[in-house]
Amino acid sequence: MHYTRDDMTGLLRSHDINPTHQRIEIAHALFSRQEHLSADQVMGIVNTRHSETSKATVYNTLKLFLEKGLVREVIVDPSKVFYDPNTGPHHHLYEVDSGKLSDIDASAIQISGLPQLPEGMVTEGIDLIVRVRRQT
Amino acid sequence: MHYTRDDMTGLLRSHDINPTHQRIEIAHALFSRQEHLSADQVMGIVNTRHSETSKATVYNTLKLFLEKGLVREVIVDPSKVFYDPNTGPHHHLYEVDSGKLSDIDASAIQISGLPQLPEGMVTEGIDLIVRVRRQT
DNA sequence: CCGGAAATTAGACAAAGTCCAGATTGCTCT
DNA sequence: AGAGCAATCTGGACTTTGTCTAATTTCCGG
Repeated sequence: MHYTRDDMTGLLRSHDINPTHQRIEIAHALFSRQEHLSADQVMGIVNTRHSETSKATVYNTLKLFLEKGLVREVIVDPSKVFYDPNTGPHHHLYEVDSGKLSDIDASAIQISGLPQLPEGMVTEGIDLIVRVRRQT
Repeated sequence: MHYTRDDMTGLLRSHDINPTHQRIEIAHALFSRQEHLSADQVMGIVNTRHSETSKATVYNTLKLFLEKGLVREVIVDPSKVFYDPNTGPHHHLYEVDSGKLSDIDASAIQISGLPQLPEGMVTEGIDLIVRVRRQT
């Protein structure tokens, strides 16, 4: 699939987000390559030629996307958060040495035996992370 | 179970760790309360009365414990790493709003359908995190 | 008691992320 | 077009977690 910046406008609107120039660029960075990016990487991509978007805006925008359900947060590395444009049900494979993060489709996976939740609690999400490393 | 500082000495020795004063204190902090603590919290506990252990030592020691398999690292919060004295097979329940982290025994849980690993890779661990929040 | 290895320390540093007050943008209404 | 207003964006200072280093202290075997 090939996403244009115009596609982003529609995508943002459909998620109730005012499509500003910066937001379109950030969304495009995430959705055009289907990768997991950190805030830093997003900033790097968006500001390749000349500086266009401030650090504060990148962080604010990613947080906004998260709230609006446009992206997902992936916490696997103690030092930085990754943002995932794939919001469908899936899990993650993390290569510890290289830091490479890839998706595992959830449809094949079954998790059973989860305990009852504490009173008045709702599940926000179930994260399954398979940590692998190159064999020594 | 009630852990004394002397118990810690044996525990450290059995994990091939030279039991120094600071290491005993840090191990005691983790094992006497069976909780998930961040490096910061460990430092707070160890240095309650008068400052006894430096920041560098706390971080070095926790990393050492991790390498030696005495504790486990739990990455659920984007801003800090937790250390878990329970190294048996188990998963985690994370209460997003309060930051409270608790164990889920792994024996009841079944995960099936995991894909083949890439060539030459070995699993280092499988983390299952159930994120919950107080119902609104 | 001496010498060296292991461990600890204070404090400077680095990186990720937050915060804020001021500047810009883009409406809408006239 | 211009004024008014809310939403957005910005630079930069700041905070927090964690790392690094060079100097000191502790611990032991001989």
